[in-house]
Amino acid sequence: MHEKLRAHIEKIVPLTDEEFAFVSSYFTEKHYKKREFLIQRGENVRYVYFVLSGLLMLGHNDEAGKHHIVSFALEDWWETDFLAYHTQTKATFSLQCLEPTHVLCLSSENYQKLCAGLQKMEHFFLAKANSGHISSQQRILSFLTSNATERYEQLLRRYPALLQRVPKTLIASYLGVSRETLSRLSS
Amino acid sequence: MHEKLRAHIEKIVPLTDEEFAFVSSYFTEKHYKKREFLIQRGENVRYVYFVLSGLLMLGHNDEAGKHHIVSFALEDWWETDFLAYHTQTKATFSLQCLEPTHVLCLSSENYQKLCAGLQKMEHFFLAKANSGHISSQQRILSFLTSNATERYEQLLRRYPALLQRVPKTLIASYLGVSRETLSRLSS
DNA sequence: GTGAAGTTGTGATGTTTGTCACACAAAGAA
DNA sequence: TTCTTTGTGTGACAAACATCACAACTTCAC
Repeated sequence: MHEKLRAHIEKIVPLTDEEFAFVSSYFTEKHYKKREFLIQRGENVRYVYFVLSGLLMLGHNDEAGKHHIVSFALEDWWETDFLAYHTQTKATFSLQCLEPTHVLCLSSENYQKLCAGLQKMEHFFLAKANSGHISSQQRILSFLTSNATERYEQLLRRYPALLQRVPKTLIASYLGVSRETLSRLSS
Repeated sequence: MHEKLRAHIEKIVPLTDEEFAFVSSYFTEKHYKKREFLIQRGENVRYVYFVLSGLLMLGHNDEAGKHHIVSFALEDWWETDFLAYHTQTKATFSLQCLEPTHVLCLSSENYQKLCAGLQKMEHFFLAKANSGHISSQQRILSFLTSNATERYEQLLRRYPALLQRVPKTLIASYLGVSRETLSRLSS
């Protein structure tokens, strides 16, 4: 069951069959349809989601009604509103499906129990949190150093498949430019 | 010794005297002068630094020779080039003193040993990594949703003391605008 | 104290990007 | 099918911001 999760975890820490059975018991499985919300602003955030297949976007609506995308979540990604999840506060982000999506759900109580019960998993989540922090810093750097064209090229290089999977309007929301400007980027 | 570090860790996990002595033994202490570099681009990154007093900036120089500031590190902050530190690669960021700065240094070998030897510390670093990830996402969001004036106001609200301590040129490098534009921001 | 380096403000001007408007094509529902 | 929604490109114009140039002031090393 969920060999994909096991392979993903074992990239960082090896697990025995018993250990993986223990880990696995904390997760629940769920399917979402295109456009369905996993998290909506203002709600409690019970779960962090591991994406088995499909595609999610983590976004935020500003006062002017514009939607901004903080992150896309592809296969093998962990995604949630981390602030709300870890501090038991209401969501400020939304998490929505761009495709039919198959996820594993881990509640914050189970996250605590899993970390306390198996140090390997705390180690695993530490590695994940560190790499999440690092990627966010890279994205900050790209806002500081690059214009719209360069940020678009960086996105293309890093996730070439994404362009075939999401409308350009959403790519623009992720890059921080208007869809018209994105449509006019030459290169 | 280093009661400041102890108080900082104990905001998240309580420690016995023996445990803190154990933790403490992994750190070395160092003083840096204003303008000195703790990390320079291209070098190996041996340490993560805990700031006891003073002020650091984590930055990056682009091809055009411009300097961009990813983060300021005040008292009680942990800072390093996390990518280079965790993956044993060469630094792409620089870390430099803006004031005379007193730090505790933790090598990556000692970081591993500390986490392996005391689960509380792995738990502590997990909490820190999560909050680092969360703040970086907030900063990404502010680039997506806010213009220069708004980002400046957010910085003022969050770190009001910073303006008295760093030249505006550096504030501009952090906000991602030219120093002239910053100087003209009305509010 | 003196010169050099760093800091800050401001005008003039050009570039990048956003906004509004419109047209048209593609995809999905009844 | 037909209708509606969604996605995309492009022109015209306005706003935000960068760049260059210059002046004045402060800080600091010698």
